[in-house]
Amino acid sequence: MSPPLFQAPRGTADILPAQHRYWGHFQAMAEKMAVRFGYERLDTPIFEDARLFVRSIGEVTDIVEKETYTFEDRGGDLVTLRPEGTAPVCRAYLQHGMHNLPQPLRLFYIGPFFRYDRPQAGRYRQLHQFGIEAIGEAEESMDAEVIELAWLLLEAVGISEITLLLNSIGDPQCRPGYIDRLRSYYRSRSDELVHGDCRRRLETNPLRLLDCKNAACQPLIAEAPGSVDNLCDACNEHWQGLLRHLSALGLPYQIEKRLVRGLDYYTRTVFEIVPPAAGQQSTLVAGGRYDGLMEVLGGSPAPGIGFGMGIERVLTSIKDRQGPVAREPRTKVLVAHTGEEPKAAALALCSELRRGGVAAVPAPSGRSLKSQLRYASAIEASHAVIIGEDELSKHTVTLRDLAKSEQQEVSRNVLLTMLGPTPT
RNA sequence: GUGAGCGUGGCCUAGUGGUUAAGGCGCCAGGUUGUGGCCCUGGAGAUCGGGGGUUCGAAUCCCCUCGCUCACCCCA
Repeated sequence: MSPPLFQAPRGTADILPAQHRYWGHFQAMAEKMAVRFGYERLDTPIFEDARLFVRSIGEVTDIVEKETYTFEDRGGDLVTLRPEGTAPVCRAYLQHGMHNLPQPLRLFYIGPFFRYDRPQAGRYRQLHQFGIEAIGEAEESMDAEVIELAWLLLEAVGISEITLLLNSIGDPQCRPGYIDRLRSYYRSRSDELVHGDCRRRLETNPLRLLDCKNAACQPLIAEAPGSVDNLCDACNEHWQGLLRHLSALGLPYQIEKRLVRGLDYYTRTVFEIVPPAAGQQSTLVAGGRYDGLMEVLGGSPAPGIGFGMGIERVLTSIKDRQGPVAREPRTKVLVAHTGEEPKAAALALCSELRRGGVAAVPAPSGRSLKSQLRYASAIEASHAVIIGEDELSKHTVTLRDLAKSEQQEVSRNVLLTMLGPTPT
């Protein structure tokens, strides 16, 4: 390969046929679980008006400035490849007047998202998420439902020993006070605050102080005030109610004060689900309540809660834990042929089988029958059909069951009924 | 944006200065006349990411560059 070959752009990956065993399995399970909980699918465009994310995420953050794919299109409009699912769903909710639909509205989506990050384990520039949004219900029972859906889906695809991390970051009523308390706590111990990043965070994004990985910061974090201990009455009621609901559902949780969201429209419940062997970027599910978002987007207020589930990370977890998902055995026919006329007949037969609903592939041309049957094994065909001059003149074919190593000569017109799915 | 590690045929790997870069997997073919999966034999396929340098001589040493990976930053 002397001239450099093209390769997939940094941070993207081809999903090869072998991978789709897992993908197909996950997507089917996700959709099934969503439907079971009464959610309906909503797909939004891959790109949006850049201002949607500027508005929802904020202009000053690294996120919008450096970590999105944002560009001017040929007509001069500034567009952004969607980095997350919640804002687009809310945009669609407002655009289509979905507040006129029966509330609460339960929606799910599945598809690609884009983040201009340096790739590392569990972090890609094109990633895929399954997510749900429940809009129009402020009660904590909805928080519990959303969490339960995520939990049951992960269990259903075979990921066990997961941990639910839970926190409440309050609302515009109580959060400012909490942040003040956190700040003054850190200022009171500023001599211990030796970590440069954290000195900066104290000014720019104090909640993130709690999430620092630097060893020097851990003693400070351990004694820092937690937001759940500084909630206003309404938020505390919501919080306590949520804990009761989770217990009633049998969902174990771990209260984690490090769990925060930096943006103002997030309210109250914040949660993540993490796998047992936690690497740095291993969070499988991240979600939370966003009662302030609709207003930020210029609509009338509507409460909402949802989560995004990282499909690549989930699939990594599945593969770490177990072998390949077994493929359903199904009929797949390789049609072998010897000679020119038999080949034409083989092609015709393939067409006939396909139209009858049976997967059929003609053998590669110009190969010995031995080689053709080797090919049949290699592509995991369940049957081989052999057409030669003999069969041609007799209007028959040889049907070989490759698993059983048995074959018989049958008339062409019964072939489809022998192979096809049993009529119900 | 910062830092570290790595880069040999499609995949995995051996080879750390000296004749035509070795092996496994995979791929293709053959093992007698129309028959698979195992096995055997053979074949195709890399100039060792790219460029420059050191040397009589480099995949093996040095520099630059590109790429990959991991971590930091950020985490919607």
